[in-house]
Amino acid sequence: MELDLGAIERKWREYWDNNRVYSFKYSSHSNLYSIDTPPPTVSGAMHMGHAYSYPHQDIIARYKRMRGFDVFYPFGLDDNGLPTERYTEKVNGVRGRSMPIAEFQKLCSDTSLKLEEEMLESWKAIGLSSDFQNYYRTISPEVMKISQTYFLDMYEKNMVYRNEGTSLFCPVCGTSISQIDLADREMSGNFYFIPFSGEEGEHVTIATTRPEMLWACVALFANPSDKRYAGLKGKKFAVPLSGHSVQVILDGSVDPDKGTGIEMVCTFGDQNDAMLWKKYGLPIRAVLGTDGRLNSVAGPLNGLLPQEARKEAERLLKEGGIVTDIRKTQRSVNVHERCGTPAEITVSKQWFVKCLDLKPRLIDTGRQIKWHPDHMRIRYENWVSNLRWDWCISRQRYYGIPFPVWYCQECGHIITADGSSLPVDPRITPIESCPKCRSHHIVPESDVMDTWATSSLSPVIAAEKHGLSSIVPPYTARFQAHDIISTWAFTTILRSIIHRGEPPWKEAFISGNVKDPTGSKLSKSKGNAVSPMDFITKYGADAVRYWASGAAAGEDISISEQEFVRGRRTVIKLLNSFRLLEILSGGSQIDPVWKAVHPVNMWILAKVSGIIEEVTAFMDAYEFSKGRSSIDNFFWNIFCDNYLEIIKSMIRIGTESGNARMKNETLGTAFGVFISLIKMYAPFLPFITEEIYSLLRLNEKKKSVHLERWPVFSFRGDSALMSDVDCMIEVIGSIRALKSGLKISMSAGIPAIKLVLPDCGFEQLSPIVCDMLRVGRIDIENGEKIEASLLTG
RNA sequence: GGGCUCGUAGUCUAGUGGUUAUGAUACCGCCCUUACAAGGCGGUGGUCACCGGUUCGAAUCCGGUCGGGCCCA
Repeated sequence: MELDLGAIERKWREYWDNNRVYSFKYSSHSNLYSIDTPPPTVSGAMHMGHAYSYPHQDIIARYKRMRGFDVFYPFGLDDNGLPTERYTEKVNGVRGRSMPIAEFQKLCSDTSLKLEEEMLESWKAIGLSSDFQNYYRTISPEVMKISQTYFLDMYEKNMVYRNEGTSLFCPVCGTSISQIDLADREMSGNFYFIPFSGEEGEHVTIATTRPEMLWACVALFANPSDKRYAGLKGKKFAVPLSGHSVQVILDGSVDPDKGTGIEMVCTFGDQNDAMLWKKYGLPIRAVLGTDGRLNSVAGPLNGLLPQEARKEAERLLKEGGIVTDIRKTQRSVNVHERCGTPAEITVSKQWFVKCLDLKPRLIDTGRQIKWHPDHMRIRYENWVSNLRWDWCISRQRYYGIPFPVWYCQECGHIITADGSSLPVDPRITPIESCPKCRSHHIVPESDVMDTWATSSLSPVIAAEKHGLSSIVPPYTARFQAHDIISTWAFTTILRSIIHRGEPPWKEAFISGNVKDPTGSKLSKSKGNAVSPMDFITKYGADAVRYWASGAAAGEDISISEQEFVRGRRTVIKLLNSFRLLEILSGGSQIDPVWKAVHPVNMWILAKVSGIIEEVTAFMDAYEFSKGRSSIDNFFWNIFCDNYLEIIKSMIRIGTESGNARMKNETLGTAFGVFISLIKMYAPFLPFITEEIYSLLRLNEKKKSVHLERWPVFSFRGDSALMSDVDCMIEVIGSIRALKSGLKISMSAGIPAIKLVLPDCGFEQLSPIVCDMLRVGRIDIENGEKIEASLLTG
């Protein structure tokens, strides 16, 4: 039998699209379940992390939809900013800074549009029930308008400011960056021991990893309690190679045990330098230019990149016999997350969003959100507590959302765009004159905004796109992975506090990471990255979702083929169990029966009722992995292995004995239970359940199983009868074990069996078991433990 | 170095104080039972990371150690 799962999935994908099965309809606020979804960055194809976390949100979305909620489940693509630029540069082998801006912007747009088509297909292939008809793009004019509007809102609220000060800078990307763009990387380097000579003949030796910063040295620092150096306070020392003179300052923050206990502070070697520089109002000796290279202040290092400059400084130190020791060292360095280049600190004019002042509110707002799991909130709080900079949002790049701002050259006034004129690109649209001093010397802001400055607005962007801005935010829930707590979750909460003064969502569901089979993080550089599309092709999207639904909120998951295998088997078995029901019913329409007389039917109804209640409780608590596992257990072990096997005999007996009532009740019960199963599996396995639903003969049918109502059914059953059937199941097990032990087929006949049985009402069910397992006669003996044996003689 | 988190058969996993530790996968044996061999039945396989404590009783609670992962210095 040929089974083309790929074709089935494609068919329903198109059907859902064409029939707008998931288009959002709003009825009332109390009925709304809204999801703030992550717009994937347009800088590569779908990866395993996506294939893991997106099904999580979709499973809940589908479940809530079946529970009768109006589920607002938007989709967007984050296609502006540096990630898109770098992708464009990589794909086309170009450098943005060496092209005319307009040409590069066009190339970015063309390149990302092409990738976006592919991305949309992938996200649909995994079976997302987002409203794709209305997806947004963060580079689009409508989003640009929103982003600029909210920038102006921050400006009016005095929550964003332009300031000349220290900021993080990436020499390779040639732009300022922010703390959220940093990643840590272990790097090996050298510790250089360099002696400084004092004016009065003293000598001290500092240890540094950055000898190229000697020219930027503005002071020497030691701890006031350090007897070696305390007496040197205020003394002047000459900086080797550079020759300029610096003073010794004492500060309690210096660790006497680090290096030689006395350190040089440069503008700027690291964040500590920046802190001490600010604290003591030290002069600035900027050695790094905006082109990412060292400048003339660095003398012989002029024109070199920081890495090259370090080598050259080392050569000069050795050549001059200055350096006294060089030791290998391993240290963690802040690098720019997008390109891996060590971040530098420079002084320049940038736009900053206030967040340091908001720390208490950020933490408090985080606590108003229910996090799944709760410990992810602690990560968020750690991040907020460790913030050291306001959020720099200006980027000296090209393909991003421009600031709606001009500057008057005469009076320094910052001219902001009128809200009605947005979106605006000040680089293209000029301003006639300064509204303050009437000067015509106006220059536009040429920087663009950080991409997070826009994606942090995803709740308002999605709402406006669907005309819902009066209804959401706040959203019911945010779904995202834990690696972007410090970026997307943080910036979204920050913006929500600034613009709305409330949390952006009531709940946050945080997915874990995907690891390779050995437990390592997946990454392109490790070469262990695999494409989810390969698994979708091989096992089907339902199977990939099955794998993804196997772990709870916050838990990491390994890629394990066995879970895909199990998922696909479940898909196939669902289809086959439907086929059996078709055969048993002779292809005629069967109306579900929810009230049974026969003990076996009552039993399965009671079982399914219990499972429905259990699964519903799990789903309501976002514990879909436990919910799925309950459904699995019921479907495989109770429904297929036992109930379906039993009813084959019941229907045969019903037919032969002319007991149409029992036969119809049995078929009706089986269909009712099966339909409940299909509905419960629908959020997990949307494709195969839709396929089966479409084949079911029902009186009333929606256009999709995903628009059906989640099963609600409560039935306990008569406890004596229930235990009789439980007993029957055990008897079946023991007879199967007996046959297995005798190495004979389950269909091979056995004339007579002796059955040891505790007191239970098994006898009325015994004809079914005899028919089912081809046993001629069962002789029952009373005993404690159920046991079947061959009756000889 | 700090924070968070995890450690249960070869692999993945359930199990937050109480019989003999759940299930899957892999493996072995039997069975082509007329929905499904992509199946069914049966079976092998675990000092619950380690040490100590609390308790009548610990995989579970507490403390420590070791190891993995993530985040941040």
